[in-house]
Amino acid sequence: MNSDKNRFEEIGTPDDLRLEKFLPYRLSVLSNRVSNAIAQAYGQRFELTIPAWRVMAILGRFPDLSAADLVEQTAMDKVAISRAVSALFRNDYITRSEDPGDRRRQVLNLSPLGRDVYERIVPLAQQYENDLMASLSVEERQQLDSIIEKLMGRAQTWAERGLID
Amino acid sequence: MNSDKNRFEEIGTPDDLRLEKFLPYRLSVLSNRVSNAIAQAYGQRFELTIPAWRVMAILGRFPDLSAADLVEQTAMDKVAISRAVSALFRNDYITRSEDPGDRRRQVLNLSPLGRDVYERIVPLAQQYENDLMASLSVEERQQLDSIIEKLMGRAQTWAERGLID
DNA sequence: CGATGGTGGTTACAATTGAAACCAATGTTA
DNA sequence: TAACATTGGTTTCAATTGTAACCACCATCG
Repeated sequence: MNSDKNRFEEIGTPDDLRLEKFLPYRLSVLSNRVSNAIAQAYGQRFELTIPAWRVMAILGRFPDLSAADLVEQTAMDKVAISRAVSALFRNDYITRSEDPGDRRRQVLNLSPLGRDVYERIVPLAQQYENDLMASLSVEERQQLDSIIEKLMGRAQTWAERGLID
Repeated sequence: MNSDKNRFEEIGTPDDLRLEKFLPYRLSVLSNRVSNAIAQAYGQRFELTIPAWRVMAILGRFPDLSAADLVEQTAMDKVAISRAVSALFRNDYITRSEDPGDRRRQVLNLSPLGRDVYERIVPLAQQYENDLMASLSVEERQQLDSIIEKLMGRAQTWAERGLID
């Protein structure tokens, strides 16, 4: 984009921090790029936000869940789920029915319309993922899988046991 | 946490989408966990948001940049930079001086206080990164590096050339 | 010059998000 | 069964973020 690479003069000490090499930063940029592209695809075609789509993705596989179950499955928080569920309900993508055993709880399911949309989104989602994965070799895909698990585990313990120091 | 793994009954067709295996989802969860932990660490100690910290990280290495230069270096947008810069200026972490050659432009630098904070944050940031990286082998770190580059490239083209289809 | 278009940066406003308070129903204890 | 704590879910309010409009300055071209 710009051939004048030395416009910026670097100073700084040996143990300086190179943002462009800093893993948390890179993860954030990558994740945002990917999510934004996909959010746009879903949003354009089906009036769906990412949280709403996640809820549908879970309900498509696991019927009869409550909002609390969704929280457990998605790593999203209560409020986000509640809002996504309301929006989906407004669009007639899901049904809410009362749990006779516990009148606080509502049992959620895809409606026929919702299932229809679900079945059209799944291939779209897979297409995006395939397109991403196509830039990696088979070994790299496995590597990535296991690396993500490890990093996730480490970051998880940060959240649980408080931060370093 | 919960030994009753079969509370949820999976239905679904062969080519169903498993959210927990879906790369965009996993990236997003991972990135959020990492960022949140770090944001909290910075925020607690130095009243710094992530965007503000990014600006400092760049200015620490490259003095005399303008806001536009920061946009170029950080992949953040104009407005985010503008806000981060204002906040940093309010806290006396950076200085703004007028560019005599172009009176729209302001030349930014860390103040002595800012540099002081910068020098205390860099090790903290590195500590987080090291802690993450410690869960990976040396080969895995290289693999991750190159995988991220590839994925980034792919996602980049989505943004540039419009979406798939 | 004077008009026109581009650039650096900020402001305004709407949409999204998060934290905490909240309500209703259930469970628990005495 | 009265009191209290817990759980499912929603609402409220403030903080964060994104988009577009905007102002001031600079550059170009007639």
